[in-house]
Amino acid sequence: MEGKELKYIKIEADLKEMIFSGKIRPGEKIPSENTLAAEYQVSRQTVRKALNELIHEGYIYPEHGRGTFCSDMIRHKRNSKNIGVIMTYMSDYIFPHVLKGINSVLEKDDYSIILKTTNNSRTVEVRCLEELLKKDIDGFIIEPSKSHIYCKHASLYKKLDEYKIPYVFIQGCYSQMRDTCPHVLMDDEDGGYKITRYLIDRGHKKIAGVFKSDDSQGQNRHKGYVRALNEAGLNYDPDSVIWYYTEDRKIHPYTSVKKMIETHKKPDAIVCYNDQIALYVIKAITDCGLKVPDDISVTGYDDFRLANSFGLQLTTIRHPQEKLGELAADMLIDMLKNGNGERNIVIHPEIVEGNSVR
Amino acid sequence: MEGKELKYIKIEADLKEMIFSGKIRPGEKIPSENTLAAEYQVSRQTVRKALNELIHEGYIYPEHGRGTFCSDMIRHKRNSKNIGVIMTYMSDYIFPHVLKGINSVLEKDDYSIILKTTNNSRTVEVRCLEELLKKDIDGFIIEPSKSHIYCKHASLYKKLDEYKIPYVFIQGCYSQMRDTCPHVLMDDEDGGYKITRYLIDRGHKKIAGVFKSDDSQGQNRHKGYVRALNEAGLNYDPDSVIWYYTEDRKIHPYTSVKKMIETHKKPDAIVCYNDQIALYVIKAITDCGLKVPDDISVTGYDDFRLANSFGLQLTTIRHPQEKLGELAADMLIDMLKNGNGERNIVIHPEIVEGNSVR
DNA sequence: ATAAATTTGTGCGTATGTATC
DNA sequence: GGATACATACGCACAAATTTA
Repeated sequence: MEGKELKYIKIEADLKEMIFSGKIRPGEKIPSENTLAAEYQVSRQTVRKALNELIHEGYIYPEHGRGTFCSDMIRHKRNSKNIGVIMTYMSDYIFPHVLKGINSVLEKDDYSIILKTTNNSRTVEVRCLEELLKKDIDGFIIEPSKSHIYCKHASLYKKLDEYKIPYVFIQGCYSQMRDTCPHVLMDDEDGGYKITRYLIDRGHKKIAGVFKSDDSQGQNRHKGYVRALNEAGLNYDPDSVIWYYTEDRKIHPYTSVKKMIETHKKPDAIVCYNDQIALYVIKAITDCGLKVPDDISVTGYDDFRLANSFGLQLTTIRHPQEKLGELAADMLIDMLKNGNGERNIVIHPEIVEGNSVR
Repeated sequence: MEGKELKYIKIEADLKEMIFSGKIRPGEKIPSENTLAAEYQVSRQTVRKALNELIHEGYIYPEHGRGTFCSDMIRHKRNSKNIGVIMTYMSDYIFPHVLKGINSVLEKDDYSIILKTTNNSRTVEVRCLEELLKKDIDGFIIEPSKSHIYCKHASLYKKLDEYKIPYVFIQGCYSQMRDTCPHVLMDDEDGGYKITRYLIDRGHKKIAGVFKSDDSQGQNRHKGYVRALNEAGLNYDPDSVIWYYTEDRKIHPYTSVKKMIETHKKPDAIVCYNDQIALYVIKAITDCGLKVPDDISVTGYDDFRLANSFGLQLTTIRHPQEKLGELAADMLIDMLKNGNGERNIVIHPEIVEGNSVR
């Protein structure tokens, strides 16, 4: 029976219909309580009952003294207070610090992190996304895996766009999405350039490099390294660059540097992909009976400060670490509150001077 | 002013408290709207407003004509494939490795981690638990905060028992629950004993100690240290033990060790709470112009291997780290599959010999 | 089996407070 | 200051479901 329809249910359904059909658009003000009460010939309490349901379901939100507004995200599950965080690693190096930064911002707004790691594997990234899409999640922070390769699973990100679930890339970004997707990252090419330039300015001529080959950061830092050499008129010798993979990192750089030194191709300086690798390189140099920086200068990247306690302080590039995580989380929360939109932060690298350069 | 407190908020909070404290148990009927209205001297509408919030949050559910009842969450929240992990820290020291171990096991069964950290604060632990109890979570792995103090929020854990949500303690365990709650931890007293004994066996007489005062691990390692000294007939001098708190850890141990050395109370050896603190201690010794182990032996705990690259290798106690996380996750998955039951793992500490002991 | 009592659900009207414009 | 809009709170009436006498 039509006459049996409850009044507040009718109002609720009508408003829902208007929101879905687009008659009321995200951010737009819906009619005031009194207006609706007059329109429907009901009491204001009845209108409030209807609005209350919609508020709890996340379709609209009230602002004291201003009015009631249509939510940005047309989704049921808006107050899950869960944020999906997908990172490459969990326990290594700077990653826990980035995560800590993310968490410190999110927890202030009562968000919880659902954490996934990919071990820098594309396949795992896809699986993580698919798994998390089934869950009740308000937004994502994603550190892309193997970000130097074209992203073949862009359809999953399109799905996020469709659901209006905001996401932020951190550390790296698939090149094809760099223009459209919000991201927080460093200008790695500039970093590679600056640190190489720093060595050149201090009179180093034979500058070797150790770079990671399977992420965009490694590619970009190498690019900057080459640009600095070319600009200074120094010869770029591919043989004095050591490339390594994620899986190699504990052995390959160490043995390659040793070999490089032992075969009388001793460089003046070695630019390292990051501080972690710089430690292996320093160990290789030391094990060859040479000293840093007296015989060979070494630079790092990320300012991880592993070596602080032991006298030798790496000259490196500052990595904001926690701050980077905080920025990404701030950006995501802003998107959750104020809707999607073009946003990105590129952090310009600065050199941190230590005593590992002659 | 008391009068400023909103009435429905007060009612809501009171009911929530009763639910969490266990005064109202799952399935039980809460007082009727009219009863509450009379009790609180408010209108029935006001009571309804309060109940409505709790209904939306899932704590209670109304049944027409019968009453309003406390939810038993087990019915609503199941098979979410989410595991809540509450740890003290996120980015420091061995914690990321433990977390990695947990994740590696859970992800095989398609579980996701919802991560929370407490910074070793009891208040935060309570907040985390309350927040997570609202969510859709199948089980918990918890590293208790300030586990040396009696747990005053045991009611929350009882809540978990009632809902039949399994949980496993890791690293530490509140002493009052040690007999009943599944846990995975080390025998810290034995570890403290063994490492002190190791020093005694190598002829050290004046053995100082640096211990953390605000967790059960510190208390237990200290107990073992005292037992080893007593057993060997060595004098236990409280002045040669430095206690520090979580918040102190970066300054206090360093300055105290320096002071100890400078005031002619130089010990033969220093037993440290963990490897992290051992590094500060070594720095203090070095800064006093002394050498490790020639002048003073130093031992760590946890086998964090921070110092590996630099020649000095700490003599320490092996900490399974990733393995510990894996064991806890395995135990939890077993409980999810086969029901709760008495389970616990105590890991017996082994010494890892380095070159930091003379 | 029925009526009465209890309890939640829906709805109206009014008043006062407080934030925004 | 005044108008508008949401927030809290009270009182009342009746409907619908359930329990109890």
